[in-house]
Amino acid sequence: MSLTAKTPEVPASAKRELLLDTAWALFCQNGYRAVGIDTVLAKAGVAKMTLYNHFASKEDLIAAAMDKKAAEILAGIDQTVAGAGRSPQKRLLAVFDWLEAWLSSETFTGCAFLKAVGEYTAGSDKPRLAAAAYKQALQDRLVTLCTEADLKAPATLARQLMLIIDGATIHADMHANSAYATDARSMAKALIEAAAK
Amino acid sequence: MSLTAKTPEVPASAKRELLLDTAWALFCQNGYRAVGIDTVLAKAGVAKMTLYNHFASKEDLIAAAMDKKAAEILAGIDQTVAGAGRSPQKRLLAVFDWLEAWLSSETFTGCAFLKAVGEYTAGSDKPRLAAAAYKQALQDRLVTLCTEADLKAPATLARQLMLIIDGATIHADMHANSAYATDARSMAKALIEAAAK
DNA sequence: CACAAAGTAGACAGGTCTGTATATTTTATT
DNA sequence: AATAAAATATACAGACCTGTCTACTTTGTG
Repeated sequence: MSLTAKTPEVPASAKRELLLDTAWALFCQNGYRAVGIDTVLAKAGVAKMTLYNHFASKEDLIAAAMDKKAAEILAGIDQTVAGAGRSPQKRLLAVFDWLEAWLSSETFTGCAFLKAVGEYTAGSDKPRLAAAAYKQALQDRLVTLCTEADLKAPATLARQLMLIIDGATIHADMHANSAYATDARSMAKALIEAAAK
Repeated sequence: MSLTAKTPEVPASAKRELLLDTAWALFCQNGYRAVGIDTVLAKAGVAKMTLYNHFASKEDLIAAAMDKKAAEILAGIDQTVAGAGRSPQKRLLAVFDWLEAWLSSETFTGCAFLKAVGEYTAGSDKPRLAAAAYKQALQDRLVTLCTEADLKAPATLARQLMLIIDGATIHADMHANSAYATDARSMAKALIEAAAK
């Protein structure tokens, strides 16, 4: 899967990466359909033909930006987990430290993956597929962490933790309040302790 | 608040209600910006001027549809709770029965309130305000139910249950799988039991 | 330097969107 | 039947959108 590929199929290009990052920031803030191609180009300072030389369509740009950020975010999570010491439970809870840091950050404007689910509904739309792939990759990591922590029903628990993470994310966005991360963390802690064998 | 008003400020009109219901269904399925006014009009079989005689703008139509559905949904939840017997814990869990029924229904296409949060980001946009008001009204009901069940920290628990509900809703939509309602219910049960005094 | 690749500028086609204006017809009430 | 209210049909303005085309310029590399 492209999420874990070490060597990207598409060669890196400065302008290409700039477009992906700029597009991500704008879509993240305002949603996908609300932001036009021209807005992205203006902010990036890139010509329109450069965009269409790198991407076949706006949807392709969106999906590519999502894939790139997914890889970056997952790497960040892995790093947070790796820096959380050796206790399996602490490593699992470190995901919620990462969540709290994100929801509290000044630049937080909601989860662009969740927004993609709301805006693209066909099921075969590339942004929706990219969103589902990212969330699945995160869930897979949680399954691994739950298993390593020797918890009961790791697959079920991982799904439940995903519900908590995304619920907190969308509520933090909706009410412009990062305190939901605390609720999420305490809930996760309770569930994890209850699942200890 | 208009959510609880018995007598609406705006007189009911058959065409007006038809527009609200049609708009809701289309927005719910496809998102707000993806559906044009003309699509709503065609499906409802109503002239454009009729719409603009009843609503000042598309955003006003959206917000009005959200307010109407919010009232209907909350009434449905109240009814489900009322039919759940006298045990306070069972009444609280009845909310998750309602959730499961919704997520499993053939017509489920995600939560239009959550979609509004993704598509309207200004904070002052009417659809976003309508979404926050609905979610808050639901949360208030959970606080009441938690209090009646004599649970610890009812306000915190209510927020946590909201995270679970919306997390399950968005995951059921994203992965086209209603099984997340089961995860939500078992999680809620565990939390409620842990919060019993 | 020479040459190929990458990027730029600007116009443009064809479509979509919201919202308005106008004149006519239907519906309801008295 | 008369009158007022509601709804309709249709055209249209003005803006925005994605994607294409063409000709020109910059950049990097052998």
